[in-house]
Amino acid sequence: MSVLKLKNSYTRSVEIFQPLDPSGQRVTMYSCGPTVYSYAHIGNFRSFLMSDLLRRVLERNGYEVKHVMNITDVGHLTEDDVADATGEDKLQKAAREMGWDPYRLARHYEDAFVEDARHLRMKNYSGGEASAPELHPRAAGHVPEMLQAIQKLIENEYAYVDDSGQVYFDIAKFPDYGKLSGKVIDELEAGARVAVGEHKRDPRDFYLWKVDPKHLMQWDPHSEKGWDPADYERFRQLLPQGVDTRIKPGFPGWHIECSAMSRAHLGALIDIHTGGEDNIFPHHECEIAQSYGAYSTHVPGPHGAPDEGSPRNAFARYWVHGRFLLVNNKKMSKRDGTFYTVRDLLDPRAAERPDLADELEKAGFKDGKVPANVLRYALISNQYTQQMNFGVELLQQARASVERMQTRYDKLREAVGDGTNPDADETASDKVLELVTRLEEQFDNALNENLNMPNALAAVFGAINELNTMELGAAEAREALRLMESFDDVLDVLDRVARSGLITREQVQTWLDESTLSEKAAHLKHWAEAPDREQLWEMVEAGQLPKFEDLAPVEQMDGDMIELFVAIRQAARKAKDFEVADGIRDDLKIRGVQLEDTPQGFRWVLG
RNA sequence: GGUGGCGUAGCCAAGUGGUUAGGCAACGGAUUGCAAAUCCGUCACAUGUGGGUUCGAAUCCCAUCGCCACCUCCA
Repeated sequence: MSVLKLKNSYTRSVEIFQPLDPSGQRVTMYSCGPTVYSYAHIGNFRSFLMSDLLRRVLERNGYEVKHVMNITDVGHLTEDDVADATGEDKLQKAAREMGWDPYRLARHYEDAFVEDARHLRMKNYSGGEASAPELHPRAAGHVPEMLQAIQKLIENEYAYVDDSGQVYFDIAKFPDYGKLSGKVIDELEAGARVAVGEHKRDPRDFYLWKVDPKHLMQWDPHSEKGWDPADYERFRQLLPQGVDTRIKPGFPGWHIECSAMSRAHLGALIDIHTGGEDNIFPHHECEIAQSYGAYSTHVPGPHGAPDEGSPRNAFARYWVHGRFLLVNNKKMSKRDGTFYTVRDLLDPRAAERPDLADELEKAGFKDGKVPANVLRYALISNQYTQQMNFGVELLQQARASVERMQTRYDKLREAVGDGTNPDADETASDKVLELVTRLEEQFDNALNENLNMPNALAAVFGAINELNTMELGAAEAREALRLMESFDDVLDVLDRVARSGLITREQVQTWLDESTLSEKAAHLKHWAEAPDREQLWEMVEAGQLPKFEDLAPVEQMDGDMIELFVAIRQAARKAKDFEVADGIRDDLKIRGVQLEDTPQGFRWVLG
């Protein structure tokens, strides 16, 4: 297997990935998660899914990955898009507008985020990891760690306290500030904002601790006031001597949370830090400055080369940033109606977006809903280093691609059978074994080449194309199925439960011979109501068959029910009553069962 | 204005000096009672535009147009 390479934003080049862990086994990864003041949009999730993809690819390379993604629930100000954060806390603003308590608001949107993340099959939020709190830490629950970092920064003289009891990072002490983003913010330009940060030594200095009496989330660094009791207890343990007495009650700045939480859960020096491209400046730039100032973390040079004494890439060794998702080639905008949350797409009518639902329905999405696996596929289908232009057409293409994979997968599953087929234990032909090896390697090589998903998908569809032209025995199907599942370990878009089956022509013939179904086909146009399968059978026997439109009580089609209708339909076909036969097929489709006639028999697929 | 990135067939998107990845859509054919699925073929001698280097350029150089993002400015 090839070696994994990643584009490191810090060096602006594609580098061979090598973990810090001396045994080469463990990898630590931190991803900037959502600020929970509204429902996450698909642009957020493109970035989150990029980290999910990276994590899966790391695991595929044999690494044991500890992946932390935080929840920002305090301190992210509305004007954090400039380095010297000003403005109102985004959470507090949303809470004020909704008339909610900010803590309640944060929890509401966090729950919604986790729900979305599960729908989109993010590994960090499913299975056992969902219940591991250290993997999804909340900022408001880490104020002790943040104050500890702030205190360190003051002691190390990387930060100072102003007259009002606020704490700033002293940018003059960190000459590498700007190296990640490549920004050279000269004082003259930044000087325009000096009036705002009146107590700053340098206009580029940014808040570590902010004092604002109007803010609803407040912590007193010198008493238990404002604290959750358990957090306060931990605060006392972490800082038995307390913090600088000049610091006044307030709340933490946004940037410090990631430095503090990643250190708390992953250590002071981590392998990979991910985020959206908008995080590069100022957020990640500030994190580097803080982490270095507080913990003096030098990153060994690329690939273990000796550090030249400069902090260089302090804090994280590889910086991986996903580029933006655009709509109509522009950033999403509520004003232009190009803003989509995940839930808008998964269920537009529930999200009160009827126009969107209509548009999607017109594009062939049932009930106007985009299936979550289709959305996942769409959001991961191009390379993260490229901007993605999102739209309904992309979703349609994603759906077609997922269906092509799913169809092949279902058929392979059928061919393998339920495990009782002794042929499945035989060794597959060299031709199939060669195919599986070759395409899995092509897939892995593509992903290892800086997560080149288009090339990885070329391997997937190449495999499907080749398999489609082959007649596979059970053992060969087993190998091919394994290949598809291997692809899907990364993609995670398939429905892996059995959802299709084949009823052979012989079986149907037997039923028709043993009963009088073929005679009864003549009565098909006179069906009456039939609430369940037993009654259906009775009616078939009695020659009183139900009309499909009256079958509303039969909501869940089970295997027996499908067999019955297949038999009835085959009787109709034999009687050349195609109107009835096609009617049965159409009605089954409405009920979520697709019927296909094949040379082997009658194939059904639950949709 | 500064910085970075991008323009590849109807659409999405690989490829970064030398046998046109892949997907989607459309169309034709095979198969089918009709479908579905699948196969074969077409659209496809595509690379924003104009120059240059080269035996050879999507790939390198220069110019130019357009788009995007970040910073700045303005609201």
